[in-house]
Amino acid sequence: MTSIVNSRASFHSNSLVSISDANDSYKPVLGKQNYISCIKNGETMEFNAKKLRLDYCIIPRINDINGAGAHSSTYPDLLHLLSRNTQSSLSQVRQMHAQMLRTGLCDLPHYRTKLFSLYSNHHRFSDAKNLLRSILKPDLLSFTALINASSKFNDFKNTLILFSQMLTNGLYPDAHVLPSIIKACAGLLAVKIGEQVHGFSLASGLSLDPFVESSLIHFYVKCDKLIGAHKLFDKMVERDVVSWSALAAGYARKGDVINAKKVFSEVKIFGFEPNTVSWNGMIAGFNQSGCFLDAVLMFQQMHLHGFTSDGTSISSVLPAIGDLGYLNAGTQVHGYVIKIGFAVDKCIVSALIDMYGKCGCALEMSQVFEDIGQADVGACNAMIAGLARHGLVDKALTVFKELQGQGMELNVVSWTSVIACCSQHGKDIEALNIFREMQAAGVKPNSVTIPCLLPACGNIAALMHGKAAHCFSLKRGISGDVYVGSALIDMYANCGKIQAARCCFDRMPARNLVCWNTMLGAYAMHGKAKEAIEIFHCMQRSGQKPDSVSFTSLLSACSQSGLTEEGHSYFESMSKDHGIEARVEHYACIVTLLGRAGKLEEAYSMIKKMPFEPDACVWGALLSSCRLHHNMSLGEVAAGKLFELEPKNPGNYILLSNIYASKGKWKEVDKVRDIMRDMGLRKNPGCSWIEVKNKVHMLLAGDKSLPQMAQILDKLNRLSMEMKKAGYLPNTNYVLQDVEEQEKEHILCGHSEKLAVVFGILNTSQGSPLRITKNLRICGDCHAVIKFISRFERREIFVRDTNRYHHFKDGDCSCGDYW
DNA sequence: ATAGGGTTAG
Repeated sequence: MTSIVNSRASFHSNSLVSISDANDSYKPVLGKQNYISCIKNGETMEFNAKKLRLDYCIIPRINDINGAGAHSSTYPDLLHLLSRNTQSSLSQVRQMHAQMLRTGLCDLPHYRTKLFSLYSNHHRFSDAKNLLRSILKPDLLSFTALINASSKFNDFKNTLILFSQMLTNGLYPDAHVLPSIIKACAGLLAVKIGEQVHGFSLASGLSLDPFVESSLIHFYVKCDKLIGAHKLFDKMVERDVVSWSALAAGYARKGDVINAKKVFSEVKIFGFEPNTVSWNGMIAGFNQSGCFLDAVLMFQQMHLHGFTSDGTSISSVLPAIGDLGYLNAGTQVHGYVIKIGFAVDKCIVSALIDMYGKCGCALEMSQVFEDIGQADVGACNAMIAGLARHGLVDKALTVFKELQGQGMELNVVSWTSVIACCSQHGKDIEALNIFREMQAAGVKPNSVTIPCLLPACGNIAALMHGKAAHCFSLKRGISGDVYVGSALIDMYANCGKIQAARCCFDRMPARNLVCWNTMLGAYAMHGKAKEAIEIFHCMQRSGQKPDSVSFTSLLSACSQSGLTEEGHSYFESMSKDHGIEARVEHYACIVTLLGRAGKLEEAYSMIKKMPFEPDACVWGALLSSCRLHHNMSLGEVAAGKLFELEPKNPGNYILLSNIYASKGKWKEVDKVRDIMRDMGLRKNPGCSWIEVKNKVHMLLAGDKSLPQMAQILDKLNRLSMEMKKAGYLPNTNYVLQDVEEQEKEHILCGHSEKLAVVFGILNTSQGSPLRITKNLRICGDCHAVIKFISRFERREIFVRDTNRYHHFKDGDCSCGDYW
């Protein structure tokens, strides 16, 4: 951020004043030239507004314009008239400028300042800047006019550049220009510059100005430093409606509804009346912090108090309405928007599209989008997100392509939306490709882009891509963000790099519940119960209360590792000590926990004792356990329930058939297969991904189109001969098709996870680990084969299936043969 | 002259 005040002139970094505890300990003193000092705890700190030369280019003076020649004394009046009349055209301003140059009025700061304001009001910053360059010794008034104007038009970068030029000219800000500079720092979240400016205001005594104080409060609120804002507020001698409103909005932004409302109502006690801007600040703050209902209620109350909502209130309340799904309210606001003619406001249109999208109204959403005709980036972005929400991925991509095609300004939200759209709808490789395109287009990913992209890397275990995204976040300084951090933990865990996941976790400067839960989930996925339990206790020691998600991960980790006793006691303590009522997913974990330990009857009675209807996950947990322990009678009960709950899930039929096969009940196996055939169910095609040399390869079961297929099968045959020598028998129970044994063996050979392992062995250097992801649960035969391969080929092999991670090493698997 | 309020991505 410091680069915004460019290196040519800036507050000297050595004199950076830390403000965090400065409010009462700084006292300004007179400093030597160009230095302003302040005293902190008896120590003098110097503040250096460093001077650097600015090369001036002086524009030629216009000597005459078409013989226009009013007497010079009439210009001040004319100028006054022009600046009062907002309708004055740009050409009138230019003529005035020319005449002023001719008559020398341009040299008088007071008149010149008017000219700056006139140009700025016409958004002609380049003209204003040329005017600035033409002045030999620009004065504070000229800079003030320009800085205030660029700040007013939210051109904050320009504001700070001008500020730096002002310092270069040896000019110090006064109370009239500081608020605009501070506003720019707030808008750009330029924390360090803002704090230095605060230091300057303290040192110079300008911090006592109510305008400066209010803008500083807003600055700290915007930069998420509410405590600093409050300290300032407390020290204020005279508070007004602006300072109260800024603080109230600050609490609203933090989601502190109680304090926000308290401060907001205190305004009245102290004799002030909240105005439209005060109300808008509350609505926007509540919307930003996710207090959607409070935002909507504020909007309603605003009207009850006799205020009329303007464009700002509407574009702040619409997203809140959308999140609540209040279609009725949304439609009313839409009607109001049309009635008062706000349907041309770009922000409002985007907000309307967003609202309809969130309320599930794809048609209305598209209607608003089409009605604009010339859609801007915001509207397109809202549309992409809305289409993605409705699963209309292709349409979303079309809108994005149109946006690109029209040469509209290619922004980070659009790219992020479309990346999110892909990674959320199983188009992981597309997400990675679009991310690459985005970089090629010169758009820099931010702290939202990375968490949208990382799941795509994790889904297909594209470790190199994930690492590249990690590097990006380090370079962009966003790796400390809780969303980025959690997404990194998840990505590394999904790619099998549990230590790297832990490393990211340990390095986080701050953690919220999601970070802890992600780490817990990562250990659970890897079946590392000991570590999960450690994190669980660590979390509580750090003051973070676990929620029901934390317990799901903890219980799942215990069940994966066979920690039956521990899991059971955590389950009991959940409601007893933590006041969290067990949900269906917790029961599923307990059923798995008991089932794995062979306590199938106990698991079944647990299901019967559940305070609500067991769902497919619970019965699925029982059925899996029955398969593990070859329990046919309970397996049939569980399968029967599952066939009712999800008749079209082929996985359940396959599990039951596995149980029959293990007992040699071939007739029953046939029966299950016939049911599947009659229902038109087919086993989902198996699919595995492996990253080799930075490219992700997808392998389908029985894929004959693979160029290396002959080699792969050859290698697989040779491995299988070695395995048979070592006593391995292919487990054809896993083949459901009604074919000869020989053919069954052949089908097993075609399983995608085996293909991926062998593909990896053929294409990577000896001894390097292999990371594979599968779209189904790993097949039992493949599990046995990969265990063997890990020993025979001396490779660590990581296979993530839909259930968990399998880490094969030296002939064993981390799951202990339970999955 | 100057301060407080807006959409779209997780």
